[in-house]
Amino acid sequence: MTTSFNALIEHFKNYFPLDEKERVELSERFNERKIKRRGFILQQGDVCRHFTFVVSGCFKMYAVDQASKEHNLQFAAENDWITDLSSFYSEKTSSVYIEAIEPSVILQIKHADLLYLYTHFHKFDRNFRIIIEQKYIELQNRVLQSISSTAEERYLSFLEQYPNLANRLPNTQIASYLGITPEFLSKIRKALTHKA
Amino acid sequence: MTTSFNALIEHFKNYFPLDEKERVELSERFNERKIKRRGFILQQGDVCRHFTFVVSGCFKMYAVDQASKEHNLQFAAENDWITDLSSFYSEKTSSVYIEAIEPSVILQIKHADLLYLYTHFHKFDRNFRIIIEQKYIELQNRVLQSISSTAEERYLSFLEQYPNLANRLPNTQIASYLGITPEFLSKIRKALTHKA
DNA sequence: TCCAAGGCTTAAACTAGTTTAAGGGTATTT
DNA sequence: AAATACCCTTAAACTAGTTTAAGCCTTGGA
Repeated sequence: MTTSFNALIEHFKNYFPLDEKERVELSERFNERKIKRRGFILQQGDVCRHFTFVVSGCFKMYAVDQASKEHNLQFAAENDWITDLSSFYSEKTSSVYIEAIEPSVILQIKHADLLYLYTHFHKFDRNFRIIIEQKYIELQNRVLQSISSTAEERYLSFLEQYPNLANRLPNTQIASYLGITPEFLSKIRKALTHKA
Repeated sequence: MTTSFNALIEHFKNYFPLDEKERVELSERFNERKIKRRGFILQQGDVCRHFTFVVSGCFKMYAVDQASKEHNLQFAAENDWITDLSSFYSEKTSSVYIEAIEPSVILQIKHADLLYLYTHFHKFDRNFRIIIEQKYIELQNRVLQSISSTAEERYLSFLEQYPNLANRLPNTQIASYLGITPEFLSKIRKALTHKA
């Protein structure tokens, strides 16, 4: 049992912790991979074959528009999950990229293996239900912000919610996540230092 | 067994259909209610006690900001689910309202009863996992649009995705959902008729 | 039946956020 | 060690979206 698997097993202690049998089944079905900075675990046009747990490092998921601009949908750092759910379950081609921002270590499970865990162990269905529910709540807060707050308010609440990420990410990536240009983020930051 | 329950049981046929025992347990734990136009099933400051299935009619979920403006987070019409997940599971007070836009019929289950179904029947954990996953995918598409598309593009894709709702809702409600003012939506609509 | 409350539009003045362009700084790569 | 790519900022001109105000038309309640 590697330290990577320990991180995953610890992670499940936040939900319904796994028993011995479940831990064994889990470790037989998740595979460890190391990903370089700028390495992709999913590219637009490919089917998303894996559900990914981030052990260390950091990823971004983004879509590219007609004008070749990247738009960051989400980040995932240590102890977070990342996958294109839509492509993963439908097995249709994905419209997004998932790329490492830092050298990273991940644990991945294939579609068929996850279905095996769901079918044979009630607890995996339950734990993943709860994981997705929490991500749904985060996403809903983000939608609320995007329809009701200014860019400055959104930036401040990003800093508050992800202080850890804010240090590690270049501002261009944060701007893309907030839905504004890097130039405008620069203006906002300047205005904030003058306020403080 | 009322026609309302039939609608719910039919709904589950889209996922893993229920067997006889599960149908009985379900019908013992969901309660039917009729809600008038402008009736609330959740108000800001209350704890969201129910998970709600809409049999007929239509609801909006919205937050109210400091300036007393309403911002629509989502709509739910026939055969859709609506609840403030965050408040429902945490049992903390909610920051949103859920209000009927039309006279409606709903089926509701309490927190403890849903936990009972989750615990005793693997299939409910699974079905609700899938339901939430689908809603997560929808929400993610909405986030992508909000960070990458103009208001006109968002309006057009709302019309495409919810042609049914677009007819039933006043434009003020759609504007609030899109995160723009009714005046600007009016401009967009005018520009579109001139294009067509 | 009347009237109050929404709902839709128009228009003028305004503000938030983008675009284009340029310059300087700091990491990665070679 | 040099070269290149990326990152951050500034500024001027522009465009998308808001605000305020007014007018008209429907709808539902008393």
